[in-house]
Amino acid sequence: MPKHNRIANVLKSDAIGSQILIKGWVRTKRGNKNVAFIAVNDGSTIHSIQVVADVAQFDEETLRRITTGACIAVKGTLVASQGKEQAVEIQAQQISILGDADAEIFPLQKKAHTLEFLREIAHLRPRTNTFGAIFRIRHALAFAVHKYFNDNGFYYLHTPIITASDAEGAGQMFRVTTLDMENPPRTPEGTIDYSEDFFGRSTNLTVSGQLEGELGAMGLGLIYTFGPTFRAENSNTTRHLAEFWMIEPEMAFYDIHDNMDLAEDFIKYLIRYVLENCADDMKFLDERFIKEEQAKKADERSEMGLIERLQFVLDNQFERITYTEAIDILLASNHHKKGKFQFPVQWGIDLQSEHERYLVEKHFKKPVIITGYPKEIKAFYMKQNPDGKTVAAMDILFPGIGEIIGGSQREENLEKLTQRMKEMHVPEDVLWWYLETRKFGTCEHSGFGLGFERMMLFITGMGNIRDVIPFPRTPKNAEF
RNA sequence: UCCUCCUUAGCUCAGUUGGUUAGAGCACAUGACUGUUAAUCAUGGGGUCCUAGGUUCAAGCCCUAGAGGGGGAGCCA
Repeated sequence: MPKHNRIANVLKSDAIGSQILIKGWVRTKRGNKNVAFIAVNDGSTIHSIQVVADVAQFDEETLRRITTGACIAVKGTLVASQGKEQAVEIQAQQISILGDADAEIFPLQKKAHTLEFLREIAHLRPRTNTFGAIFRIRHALAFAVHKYFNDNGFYYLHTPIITASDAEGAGQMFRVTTLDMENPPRTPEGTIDYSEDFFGRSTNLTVSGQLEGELGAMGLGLIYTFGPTFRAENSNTTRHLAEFWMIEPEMAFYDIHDNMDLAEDFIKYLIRYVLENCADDMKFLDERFIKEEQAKKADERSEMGLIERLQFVLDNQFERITYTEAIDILLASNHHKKGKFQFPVQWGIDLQSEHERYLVEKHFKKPVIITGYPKEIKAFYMKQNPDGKTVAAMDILFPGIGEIIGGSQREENLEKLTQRMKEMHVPEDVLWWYLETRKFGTCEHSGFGLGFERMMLFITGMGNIRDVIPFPRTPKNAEF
């Protein structure tokens, strides 16, 4: 292990007078002809440490090369700060330049940049306060996901990234092939002959690990997946990525109510974990959030601060209603009576963003779980309710984000499942292995999918999903 | 994919009715300043006005097409 000190530890230290060595990137330098103050950050914390250099003790050339963005190593003594903004600082004895950053061309300046600009220089984003905080929180959140499931007896199941089943209908897929695109082999009918492809068949990047997850649950009992997922939809929104991370637990012997209980407990655990373990970064984002909100018009402004809103979610039960009740609430609303919904409300429609927003943000003002959707608008594998019209689906809707979780109890009855597949034109032959779980030792089971980046949006208060993943993949954008 | 807005200095933006030499703040450079807090003060350099056509005596400004970006919608997580 290297011998230098991480700044997070140095700032917590009370070992005044001790010798330390830090390495990091310069945020700002200021001062006068006698003394220079250098703020250095090494990514271990949102806080930079102040390095104090007596100008007379250092050669001019070294001090000149200490510019915003430069990487330096500092040897010095930890001292109590004379300034008010920090408890301790480093009185420098030796400074070496590890890497220059020409101030004329280094894009990051000691001033605020727009998120749009930083997206164009995503390779340098991790050096900013905001993205440092976001990526540290992203780590903590991912760790919390594993900890929660591990502590609750779930097994982490690695489902494949490359799949042959394009049957689920979760979205457009990215094709995976090693065929010569210029001159692919052809069948006698003239179509591309995928039997000559690497896997001897057509393959794609996964759109969901759920079906394979069910296979795991039907033997291990409780499993979860957590990995990248790919959708080739031409979606250009603040909530969609072509490559995103999804968490999909699958539980044998869980019905739809157990499923909801788990989802709510899980989400609250994640929020609590980040609030407890990322206090500094959350405080920074909370202040940032408040500034952003003040720039908005009064009627679009959030009523709560970021941390306040997270605490509110922790302190309140998610509202649980059926699809039918949701439609009744919408039909009874003044919003509907005044004709303010762009999409008309009636039983059977898929709820539009405006409807979900009304329920979550205007009516209940807290997270809402909707169950019992019409079977026509949901996937083939969802358990059919006795009414013959609805399925045991559940969507969890969050303010500002919309659907954060989609899940269901799965149809465990082979006949009902294959019947539904026929109706929805899902090919049974390619999913033969999935059907065998119902053929041999079938049982009640449930699961859901949580969009990791959507959870990140809610926790960080960021407005654009491209800003909560280090290297966003969106239509026409894969630069970094 | 659809709707809508935007593109002028490194960044964030002004730019009047189409008029002659293109503006600010910040950043950067130089200087001043005895401990600063994205320091402060002074001075200075810095422009393919997104691209290609068009209208006009004259285009940053008007028209057409394209590219890139933001926001909203759809699809969804």
